[in-house]
Amino acid sequence: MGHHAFALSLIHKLHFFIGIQVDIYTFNIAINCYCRLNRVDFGLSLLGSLFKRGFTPDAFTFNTLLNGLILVDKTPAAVDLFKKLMRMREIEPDVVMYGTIVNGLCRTGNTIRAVILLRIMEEGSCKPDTIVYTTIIDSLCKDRMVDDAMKLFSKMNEQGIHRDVVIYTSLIHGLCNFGRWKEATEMLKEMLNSGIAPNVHMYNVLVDALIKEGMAKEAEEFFDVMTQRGVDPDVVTYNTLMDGYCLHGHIDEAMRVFNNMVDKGLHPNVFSYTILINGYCKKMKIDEAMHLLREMPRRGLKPDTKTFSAMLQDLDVAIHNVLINAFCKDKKLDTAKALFYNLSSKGLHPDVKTYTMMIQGLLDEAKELFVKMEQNGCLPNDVTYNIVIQGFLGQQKYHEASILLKEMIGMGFSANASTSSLIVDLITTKGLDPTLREVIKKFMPKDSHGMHDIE
DNA sequence: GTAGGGTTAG
Repeated sequence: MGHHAFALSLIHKLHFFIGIQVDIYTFNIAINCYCRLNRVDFGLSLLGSLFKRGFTPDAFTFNTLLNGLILVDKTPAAVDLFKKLMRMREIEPDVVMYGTIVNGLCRTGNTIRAVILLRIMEEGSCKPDTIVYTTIIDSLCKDRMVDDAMKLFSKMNEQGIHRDVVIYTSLIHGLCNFGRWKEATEMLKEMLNSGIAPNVHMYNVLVDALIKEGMAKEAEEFFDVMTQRGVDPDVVTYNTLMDGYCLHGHIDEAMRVFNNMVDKGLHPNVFSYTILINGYCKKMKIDEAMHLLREMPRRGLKPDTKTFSAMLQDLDVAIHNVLINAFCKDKKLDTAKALFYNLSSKGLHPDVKTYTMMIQGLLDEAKELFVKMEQNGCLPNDVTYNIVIQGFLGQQKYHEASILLKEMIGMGFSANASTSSLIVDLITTKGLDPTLREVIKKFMPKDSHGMHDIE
């Protein structure tokens, strides 16, 4: 017996044998079950059945079906059905129906159309609520239009529409994704001040932002903060932390977090394994990756296509990195460059190691060129010096940078604004690294007040 | 008693 027939026979039995009143609620719940299982097709058959039984579908029925269509990427069909319902005027579209369509449009890359629908709502009698605004604000952030999202957010406030933890999560996530930490922090403060408590979703966004930014210690601290405030870290929290560690090449730390999670009695999911397998593949540790892959079925998990394609991709990039590194060291930069472009022609993404090696290689080439220009009687000017110094600073080659700084100052040139701000950045982020101290001494005027703090 | 929004792999 198919699912559909089973549902119908169940409804039949409920009605005749158990004596439960079968009504439109029963059908709506059954339709929703199908839709959540990505089987809107069965849901639509039930719509036919309920008609035959003399029931009239209501707003719940249609909203559930519209959402079911969107869940299986049939948003155009959902929009058609929505338009048909509007034309028939049997069912007055409510805020949930608008919200569902807005979500469908956003999920299919039509945020602009969703915004148009929002305008229609604002002018009509069915006013948008927090959920409609959240859907659009989240989508704007994901489409890199964070400023528009912020504008919409303040407009909501003017209209007195209440804000909840979900809308703050969307905005803070968007702000963090674009490095707008200050605004994100302000948002968080604003939320806490208005008495809204962060939940596990919000904490996960914050942990993600911190660990990706290299602030592992602070991210870990959130585990304690969460627990103290009665919000238990979940699998996503652990996965987020693991992913962050892998991103920075700290696979051992990621494994430690994984073991902590298991000790806490939480069940790792396919994400957990894919993150770790990726981490090992990026380091070309195939044995460890395979070991984890074989462990999955024992936990009742099935690797999906993403697990495998990520593995292949990581290994491919790792192999390219090994070759690029070798050719850079041999000063075969043309070959290294060819390999670098080969990555993108294969649809692969160079990682931070690839870029660092290429920049390093090009910088070495630049250094040679720098020496060569002087030998050929063409003296570098302030622009040349500044660019090369910035390159060395970026490569954390503070010794070379300080030599050139001294040379440049001796020639009567000075550090330009971007070199200065780079040095200031380094001081604020790195503190007073002993090798960096050397640069600062060259950079700072002898009688500067700041020197007292440094010495 | 039933419907719509936010988090982690690529």
